[in-house]
Amino acid sequence: MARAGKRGTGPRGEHNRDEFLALVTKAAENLVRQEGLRGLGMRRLASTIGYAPNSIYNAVGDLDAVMMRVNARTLARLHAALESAVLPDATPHDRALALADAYLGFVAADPQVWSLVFEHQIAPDSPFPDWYAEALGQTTDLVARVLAPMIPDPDERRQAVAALWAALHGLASLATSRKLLVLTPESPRDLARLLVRRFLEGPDRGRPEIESA
Amino acid sequence: MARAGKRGTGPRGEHNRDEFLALVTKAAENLVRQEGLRGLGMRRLASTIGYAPNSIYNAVGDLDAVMMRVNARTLARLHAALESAVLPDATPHDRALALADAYLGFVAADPQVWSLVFEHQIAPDSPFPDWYAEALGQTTDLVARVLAPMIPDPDERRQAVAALWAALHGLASLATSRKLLVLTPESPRDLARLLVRRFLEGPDRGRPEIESA
DNA sequence: GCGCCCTTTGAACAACGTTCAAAACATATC
DNA sequence: GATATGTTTTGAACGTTGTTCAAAGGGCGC
Repeated sequence: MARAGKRGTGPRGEHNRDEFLALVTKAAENLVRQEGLRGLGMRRLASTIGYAPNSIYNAVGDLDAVMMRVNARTLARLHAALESAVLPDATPHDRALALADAYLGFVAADPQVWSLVFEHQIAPDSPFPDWYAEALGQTTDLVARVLAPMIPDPDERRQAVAALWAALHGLASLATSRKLLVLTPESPRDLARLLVRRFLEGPDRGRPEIESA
Repeated sequence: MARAGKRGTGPRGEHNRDEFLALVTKAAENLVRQEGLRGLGMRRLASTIGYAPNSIYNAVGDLDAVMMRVNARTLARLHAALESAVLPDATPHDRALALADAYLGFVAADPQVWSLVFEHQIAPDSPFPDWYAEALGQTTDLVARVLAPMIPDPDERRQAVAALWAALHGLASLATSRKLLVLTPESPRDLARLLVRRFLEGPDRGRPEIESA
């Protein structure tokens, strides 16, 4: 269907196919960034890039496909942000805290675009997008590597990664929807640090000046 | 505006105003339960109760108002479920685990309706619905009372309630969207127990037969 | 009976996602 | 250069949505 440049092909405008895909994805991302999920409409998206809606249908697909592309980009950006936050010469505990900090920092910097990853739920019959599981797996592998020195058992570590990941997700979700402020004035980063610290070290090690180990 | 029965008022059908509100709310809840947020439309809702859409606009308001009423009911049901799950003669630790279990059980029994509470985000300018903060506060107060024997400091306890609440929310959210199964095969209840146990007792008390208090 | 007020509704409006069929264009072949 | 081929682009249309307008319908006090 969408083979590039074999026979009588050729874009009329100034964009080839890949450029057009990037153009659509970035424009959609900006719409979501400014006005959230509700602000992303097919006609609006088409008009902001100066094309007719049908051009997007032909090159990308329907609105679901557009959101998928935005979400794929978001997960890749998140992975890069987390990767650059792990300093190799820090203690495992500090690296875990840095990871949580970087995650919540990413969400705080781009709440609407991040929310789209979770707000946009796919049809309940489709099994799962391959790229989504893969992108998620890359990121959770990163977390697992950071937690490995502290939780040697692989099964326990996998459960810990899932539990902490879900906890961070809940913190970020409630924070972006302003439902966390109803409960406590602390920042989600402080709460994440509390959560990670108590999960990894227990309730007793609150003040670190008792023992320095 | 909506004063009841002073002068020439009187419902034509077989429902007075409060009955009509309950009728609309329950019908909307059932639509969400069967087909999720996308299944709740004004015209469909009106047709399932045998009224014209305008009757709902006059009595309840627009679709946002309808969802608010469904969400208020959901939070009240959740509060009741949690309250009945706290056994008075259990240890504080067991009561905390029972609370987490009841929360995730409630979500698992009614995932679509529960999701509506978080999927439906209100306009970013409105401060916050009063009843929402109040309903949330009632429930978190319940959690705080259960945690009180284990975390005596009020500040620390408030942070712990918020963090654990967010963690449970994330677990439930990822579970209902089937994003948790990508990470681990364990049930969200098992992960919640792991999370709560490690948060309250630390990583060392994994096997309780070492010390018995 | 009349008049008031609330309830209920049919019709209409604007916007939406999506599809159809035709026009516009770039390239390959003659 | 002319023609055919296949892709890109689009104008117009369809069906549906949330919401509003103005009118119809009916209970209650006078």
